[in-house]
Amino acid sequence: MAKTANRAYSRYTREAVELLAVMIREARIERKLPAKELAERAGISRGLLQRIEKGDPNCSLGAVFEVAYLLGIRLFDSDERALASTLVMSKEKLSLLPKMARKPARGVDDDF
Amino acid sequence: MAKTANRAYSRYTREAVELLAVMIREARIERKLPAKELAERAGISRGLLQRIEKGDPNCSLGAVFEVAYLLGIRLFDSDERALASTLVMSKEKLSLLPKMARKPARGVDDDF
DNA sequence: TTTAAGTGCTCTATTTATAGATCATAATTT
DNA sequence: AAATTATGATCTATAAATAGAGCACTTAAA
Repeated sequence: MAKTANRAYSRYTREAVELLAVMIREARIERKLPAKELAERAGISRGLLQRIEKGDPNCSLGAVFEVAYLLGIRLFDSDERALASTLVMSKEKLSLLPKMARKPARGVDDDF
Repeated sequence: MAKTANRAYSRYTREAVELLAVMIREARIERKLPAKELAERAGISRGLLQRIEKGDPNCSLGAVFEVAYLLGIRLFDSDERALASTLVMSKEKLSLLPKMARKPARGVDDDF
């Protein structure tokens, strides 16, 4: 009852994942950092780093983000302070929204 | 011999993952899209979507990116055409770099 | 206020990701 | 050209992720 199997990703997703992979490999090579060493710093195996740099979408988000971070790649705010406050603001905004997503019966505002 | 275990993420990574999670939940609620429906569209289970919106770093990169994409969240270029060309350029740049990361013997250019 | 839908949790079976080791090959340095 | 390091690939055991279902509770619509 698991059948995770072959997922169908959108083209955007596929390219975004691959771009991130290429950016990572680029940054690593530019910094002359051997895969083995980067993997150790990130707390992952060399094999996993290899998959990440290959653009495997089945790698864990945390591992990929951590590797990117160690190489100086910032997906959101470039400094931690800014990211922290952005996060706080987003949480506040979220708290103001309704807690459930319910479609108003039928008729209007539906995304066909 | 797997012992994947508890990884230690940097603060930046933790916050980046959580921010993405909040952005996703925000976008979903704003669009009045029930979790069940979004999960179906993304080809994942409702349980996984729940973990994604909770900021679990152990979710697969592809699943998270796909959900974000479906909600209109673009981590890189906003339109697919731009992303595609960015990807091509990045690949070209990568092809010009040395293929291995080797540290020049000893002495200079080391990132301590 | 009633009612139905959405959500959050938990549990289990199963698939899949990951670590770790090894080996052959390729790419740099010297 | 020789030496050495980095990489890519493969294999195995194990841990972890995921699907799917069920259930109580909450929320918002009517």
